[in-house]
Formats: sequence, structure tokens, C-alpha cells
Amino acid sequence: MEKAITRFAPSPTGYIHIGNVRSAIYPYLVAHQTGGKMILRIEDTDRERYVEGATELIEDTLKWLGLDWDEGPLIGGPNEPYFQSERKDLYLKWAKKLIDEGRAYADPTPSEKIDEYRAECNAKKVPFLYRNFRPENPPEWEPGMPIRFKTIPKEYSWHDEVMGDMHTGPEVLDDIILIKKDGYPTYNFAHIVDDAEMGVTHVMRGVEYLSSTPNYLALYEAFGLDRPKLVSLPHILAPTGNKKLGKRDGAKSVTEYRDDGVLAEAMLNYLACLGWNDGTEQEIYTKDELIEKFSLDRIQNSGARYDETKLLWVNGQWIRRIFDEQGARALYDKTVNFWPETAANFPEEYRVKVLSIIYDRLKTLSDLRGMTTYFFEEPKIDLDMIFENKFLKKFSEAEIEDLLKKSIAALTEVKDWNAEKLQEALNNLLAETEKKPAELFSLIRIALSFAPFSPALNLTLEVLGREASLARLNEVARSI
RNA sequence: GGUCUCGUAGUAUAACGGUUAGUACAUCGGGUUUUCAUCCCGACAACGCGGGUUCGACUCCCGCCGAGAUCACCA
Repeated sequence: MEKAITRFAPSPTGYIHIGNVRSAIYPYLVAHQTGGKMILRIEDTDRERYVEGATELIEDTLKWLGLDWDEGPLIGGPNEPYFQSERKDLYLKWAKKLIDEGRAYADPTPSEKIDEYRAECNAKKVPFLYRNFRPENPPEWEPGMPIRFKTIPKEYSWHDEVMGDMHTGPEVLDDIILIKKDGYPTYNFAHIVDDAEMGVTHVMRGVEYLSSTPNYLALYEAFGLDRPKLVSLPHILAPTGNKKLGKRDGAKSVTEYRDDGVLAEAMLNYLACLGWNDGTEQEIYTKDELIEKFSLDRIQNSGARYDETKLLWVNGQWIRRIFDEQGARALYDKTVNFWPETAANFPEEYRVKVLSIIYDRLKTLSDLRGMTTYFFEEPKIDLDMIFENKFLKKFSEAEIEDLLKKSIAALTEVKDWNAEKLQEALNNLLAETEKKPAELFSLIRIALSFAPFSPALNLTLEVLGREASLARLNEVARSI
């Protein structure tokens, strides 16, 4: 396979969210699949929309997802600089070349005049095309003057890797602005120059650029450049409505999910498979599997709706997978920021044990906070939880107290405090008291945790330890 | 309005002229010595509409309807 050079070229206007991160994932996969490389290029030609710190946010997001770039900010590369604002001279040089060849012109028309033209067309209900108002004798270019492409209206056909064969008529071609009057290039022009200079083979971007593609094709032609492969990525749709997911719909930043306890593996997995599949029924993919199996022609060509519930399901799958395949320690390392504050008072091995018995209940790592507090601090005794429990409310206070005392006695007898022996003791207790598991176990479980749910009883006892377990049960018995 | 794109269950998708239209999430049942979860079993649920072509159409063609994108000195 030919080595692909792809790029992710965001503008630094804010954080990366679910709706736009796919245009970083797919270029990464294509680059790595072919042994090529991915370039990160910051398209900061719009000084008004520039947001301080946005570049760092972008870098942070890519690094978290494991989408390392091979050239770009922080690491440099043979095509430096990677900020378009630092490449102004280059764009001007290319634009001037076009002027010299009669394929571009300096445009002295004031913007009010252009607005008039546009209004004129709107009134006549004809499409507004600037090329119909092209100034007859354009002046020599001087700074402060925009440069426009002098287009040649004609038909274009091309192949889009996702959308298929495309065809448009001359009516879509216009004299687009190459260099703005502030001296910065437009996106339309800058990306053509940069992609050519950087040797980009696959231009992957959102479908919103599909309708401007003929203008890009005209530019490639004017420069005598080979067309790169064009890949239009359909939008990710907001959970409701039919609009693409954007910040206005409350699209969270990708890193916000990290802070909420979503694993990078799960995020990448979910997002890569939203609007793409390899034709099999596989749902869970590692990054390496995605690299191996990804193919552009299996990208869906209609928008895909973002479904957070499924993301969380994938996350749960990944939490279990990491635990099962890489061990408790590997999962623990990813949880360090998600424990209740009081967990810090306990040794790490204890936290690893707690994790080992609770991990299969986690949807996100942050669930840890609410689900494990009773392992690290004395639970607040709430007798109503016992007396109102659906299995226990039929018993009198005296019966509950008696049951609890018998339980304490039986557990006190346990020599080796481990899950197996504890289960034995609990089973014997079940026989002795002639109670159902639902009754006896609920009582002990609640008395130990006063939590709405907890892991299997013998495991909870084992991890909590003999001393703490018996102390808690005695404390409850005294309170009745 | 012009141009372009898209249309399988609530959601994400499989099918590439012949299947009881498959899978996953969600939902609803059921199972596992408690709870919550995992895991297992089961149920519900879809080819936008109308014409063709064909022995046969979710698949090909046309029309309609619906949805989206774009028509900036934003990217």
C-alpha cells in the first residue's frame, strides 16, 4: 500500500469535541495503516476567531486519545512552520505566481460595492457569482488589497472516497478570494498550498467542504498539481434534531469525558465506529485493530447520531477488558484521580483490592467515587435501610437483632479470613438460621455498607477485613 | 431559490437481485445464593412513498416526499 500522508488541520478556535474529532481519528488510522504519517497543522488565519490556548487544548486531546502526529507543533518536522500564520509569505508567493500567469488578480472593489452586486442578484433571483462582476482592468497588487482567483467556468468530475463519483457544472465555480485584505490567506487557498508543500496525499475533512471542492479542483489545475485523494466525512449528529453536533448543542470537549472517567481506548473505539464498520459484527476494537481494519470506503455516507449511552457501554466493556487482560494493576493506574478523598488514607494495595471486586460495576471510572466510600470511611448508620428493606421489613426488631448477633458470632469464628472460608461460614449460617440468602445476606450487606449496592458479600467482607467488618456489625447491633 | 448529498427498528449498522431482513446499544421479560452490576437466555422493533426493469428488488432506473450541506475577505 502506498504510504499516505494525512493531516489534521484544525483552527484554534476552541476545544475539540465529539463532533469534530473524527477528522483527526481517520487521518491517523489511514496514515498508520499505510506506514505513512500524519501532520498536525494549525490553521490560524482568522485572527478574529483565534482563541488563546486552543492549540494546547487540541494537542492535549490528540495526545490523550493516542493520536500522535508525526510532524507539527511541539515536534517540528521538515515542513516547518506548522502554523499558517507563520507561512504568510509562502501563500503570497503562490498567489503572485497566479497573478503573473493571468489566473488571479488584485481586486480593488470596495466591499460595499460587492454587497450591492449581491443584492442586485438576489433581487433578480439569479445566483450571485463574483466572476460576472470581475473588474476589467485590475491594478497592480499592493498590500491591503485582496487577491482573487480568476476561475474558468467548466464542468468537473472527481471521485470522493466516501461519497463516490461526483460531478458539477460551471455554475459552482467562482472567483474565490485567495488572499484577504489583511494579508492572510483564506482557508480555501492556504490548505491547497500547504497540502501541496507538505505532500499530503489524503485530504480528509467534513462534508461541508464538498460543495467547495470544484473550486479546489480548479486551483489544483491552475497550479498543475496532482489531486490528492478527497475524503468527505459526514457529520456527527446531535442527540436530538437533525443538526450536526456542535458546541451549541452542548457538545462536550473530548477531554471532559476523560475527566469524567471515560477511557481513551473506549472513546477512540466508539468514535471510530460511529459511521464506520468493517462489515463484521465486532464491536470492541483496540487502536491496532482499527489501524489494521480501517477502510475509507466503508465510512457511512450519511450522518451518524451521537449516542452517549453506547459510549458508556463501550467504556464499561473496556474497563472489564483492561482488568481481565492486563490485570487489576493496569486498570488501577488509570483510576488514580477518581477515588473518594478518604481513599488516600489507605495503602495502594487496599485500593487495588477494592477495585478488583467493584470494577465490573463501573460504567465510568468516576463511578468509583460514589461506589466505594464505605471501604474508606465508617458508613453513617441508617436503620431505616434495614427495616424498610423489601426482604427485611417482615422481621421484627428483635428478630433482626438476633440475626445480626448470630451473624457476628459465626463470622467471629472464621479462622482464615478469606473469601472462600467466609462463604463457607455464610452458608452454614444460612442453614442454621433457616433464612433465605436474600434475607440474611441483605442484612449483613447493609449493616456493613449502608450503601444501595455493593459487591458479593464474601468479597466485601474479605476486603474490608476481619476487624473492620466485625466492628461495624457490632456497632449496628448496639444501635438497634 | 440554485447546486450537491443522504434516506434499513428509538439509535449505530449488516445485506451488495433470491435470507423467516442479521448484529449491537436502548427498552421490556427471565435466569445466576442478597442488592447494584457483570454474565447468560428471551421478547419487542426497520427496508420513507409511488411507479417501473426483472421470474424475483432493501439492493437497479425514474418521480415524489423527507432530511442535511453549501452559496463569506469563517474555516
